[in-house]
Parts: sequence; C-alpha cells; structure tokens
Amino acid sequence: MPGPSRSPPAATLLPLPPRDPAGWIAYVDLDAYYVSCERRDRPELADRPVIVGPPPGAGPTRGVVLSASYDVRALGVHSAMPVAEAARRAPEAVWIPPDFPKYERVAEAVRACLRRFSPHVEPLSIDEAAVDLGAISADRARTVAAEIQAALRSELGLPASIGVATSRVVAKIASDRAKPGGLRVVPPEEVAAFLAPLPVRAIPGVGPKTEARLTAGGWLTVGQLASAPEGALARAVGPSFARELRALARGHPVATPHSSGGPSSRSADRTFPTDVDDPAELFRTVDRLATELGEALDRSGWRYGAVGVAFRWADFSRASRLRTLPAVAEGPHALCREAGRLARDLWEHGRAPGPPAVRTVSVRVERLHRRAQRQVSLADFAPAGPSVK
DNA sequence: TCTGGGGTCCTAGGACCC
DNA sequence: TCTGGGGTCCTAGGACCC
Repeated sequence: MPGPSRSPPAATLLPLPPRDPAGWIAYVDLDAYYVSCERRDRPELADRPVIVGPPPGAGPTRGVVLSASYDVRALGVHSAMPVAEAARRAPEAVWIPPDFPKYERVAEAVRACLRRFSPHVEPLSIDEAAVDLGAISADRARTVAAEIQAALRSELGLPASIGVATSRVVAKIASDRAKPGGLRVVPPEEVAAFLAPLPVRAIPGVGPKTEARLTAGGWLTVGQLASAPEGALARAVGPSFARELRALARGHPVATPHSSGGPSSRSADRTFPTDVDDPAELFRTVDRLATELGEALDRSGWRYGAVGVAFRWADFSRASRLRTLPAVAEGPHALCREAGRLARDLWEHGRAPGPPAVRTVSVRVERLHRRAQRQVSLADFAPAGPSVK
C-alpha cells in the first residue's frame, strides 16, 4: 500500500498564491486531420462528406476508418470503425485511401509554423502538439492562441482546436471541448469548476475499462473524484492514477514530464486478409516484416537491444514474446533471426485453446539507441576501380 | 458491424543480488 | 537453519491514445 499522499500537505487545499503571469500551454489539435489534408489539396471535396480509409468494395478488407469529416461523424461514423459499418452509415461519403507520407510532410510544416510562436513545441502525435507560451498574461495567451489558429488556417489550410491552460492535461481537455475549430482558455483559478461537470471519460487515460470501474464506485463526473476517498479510489484504479485523478479534480493537476526525445520502440504489423493457419506462411511474414523493419532502422540510424513478436489470434486475443539481446544489434539480420525464433516459440507454446489461426502478426524492437555515427564498412575503403585481386 | 497500424505507460510476478 | 527487506532487471499482459 502507498504511504500518505506525497502531494504537499494542506497547501493543496488552500487557494493558490497569486501566480501571475503564469506559464501557459496552448494545446493544438488539428481537426479531422487526414480529411483536412485531403481537402486542402482537393477543394472540390470541401463540401462533400469525406472518409479517409481503405475504400469498401475494393475486395475483402479488414480495414477501419482513419478519419471522417464532421458531417460524416454526425452520422455516427468515427475513427477505428470497420469500413463496412461506416459505408452503411454514410453511403454518400467519398472514400480516400490514406497517404501517410503526405500527412507527415504537412505535419512538419505545422510544427515549423508553431515554432514561430514559441521555441518550445512538443509534438505529441501527428496531429497534436503542446506549445509552451511562457509566462504571459491570460489575455496575451488567448491572443497568441488565436494567432496560431489563424496562421494554421490561412497558411496551411488546416482547421485546429486549441485549449489554453497552465497545465498540459487541462489544455488538452480544453481543446477537446473546443472541437471543432474552437478556442478555450481555462485560467488556473477556474480549473476545478471547468472540470467538475465533465464525465470522467473526458480525462486522458480514462478509457472504457477505467470508466466502468469508476462508474461502479459511483464516480461519474470529474467533480465527484475530488472528494473520493483515497483508499477506495486507489483500489479502483491503482494508487498512482488515483492520486493523479484526485489532484486534477481539485484543480491541481500533476505536471506531465516532457518526453525525452527519441522513440523507445518501433514495430511493424500485418493483418492478413483471412486468418492464417499455415505456420510456413506465418514465419515468412515475420521474416519479411523483420527485414523491412531492420532495414528502416538501419537507414534512420537506430540500433536495438530487444526484439519482440506478437500474434493476434483469430479470437482477437493477443500473445507476445520479448527477448533482450546479449548485446545491442543493428540491421535486419539479427532481427530476422531472433524474430523467427520467437515466432516459432509463440506458435508452439503461446496459443489460445482451439485450432490455431493468426489474424495479425507484429515484429517490434525496444531499447533503441542512436547510432553515434554510420557503421564503417569495408566498402568505405574500396577503391573506385576493381577491388582486391 | 466485426474490429489497422502504429505507439506509450503501468502492473505484477519471478530471478537475482546484497 | 530460517527469515528478512530492498533494489533492479526482465517478461507478459492490459489499458489507452491517435
């Protein structure tokens, strides 16, 4: 059991001392991002319902919706919905296959735009970023956020929602409430009142399972979490999350650490059009994914210290194996060898009951290290002409 | 209706060491 | 001979996010 709360005693229950000007965060969330990227390149789509995702009817697909325009969302279509269901709900929609390289290029332009307003821009996904505006007045923070919104719209053709607060999590929640296209400022003294009526699901990190546990405890709104007994809340969601939830509900969110730079894992997945029960085909796919991932890591200068393989079985359950390597490795060969071993082990010993069939296979690497410099190879010393005789 | 392809973080148990 | 507690590392799985 955890000891007494680590948060400062008593002081958290008193009004905050005057803290002006505060350090403000503008949380920028691009609206229906993939759809917006396509619309800005194809103005004729501006008034059409648009879904980005693998078009239905183009053969058997197990795809899902990646992004839907807001008029399509009004019909109940949302991200991650199976395409067949989305097509049934929105028969008039224009389907556009995703173009991820384009979305990456546009996202880089967005980050460059944001950096004109602050040197401290932290991208949190392809379509979200936290911009640290520094210690300025609330009025000035609102003005700068509006300027960011206008610049994204006029220069890049991208609508964005922005939440402004003195903590990242509150700014994110505010941006969610401002969608689409809105701007919401929540000063520190208004945080508790702003959050109180919201459903617990509005808190990032509270998904369906956690929501169900909180509901079972009688906590439906963020405000109700403020007075939740610490022990009971800890039993429901664990001591660590319980402390965070109570602090947030009381208007004193815990600071989110800045991400420390590079990624900590990389992976490559493939979902088969139909479930695979032939181990040879399975192992071939593992080998191909490992080769592609290993080559991609090599090109971008990453070495890896652990290799993992995961299967999603036909019943949608998952099993995984991970092995730490005796030494950091690079390139596709070690990855293929280790992934192959793990895949065979999973196939032999990791199966759910029933006839084995795999829906999705994934290969991953962890413990990434930046290669300090390119590996020197013999080819670097080869003369231009014929080499060794 | 039948569920992608990326990722991150947390928990819990076991091994191992002091 | 039995009994500790703490710390770290590793693995598997779960929950969540976009």
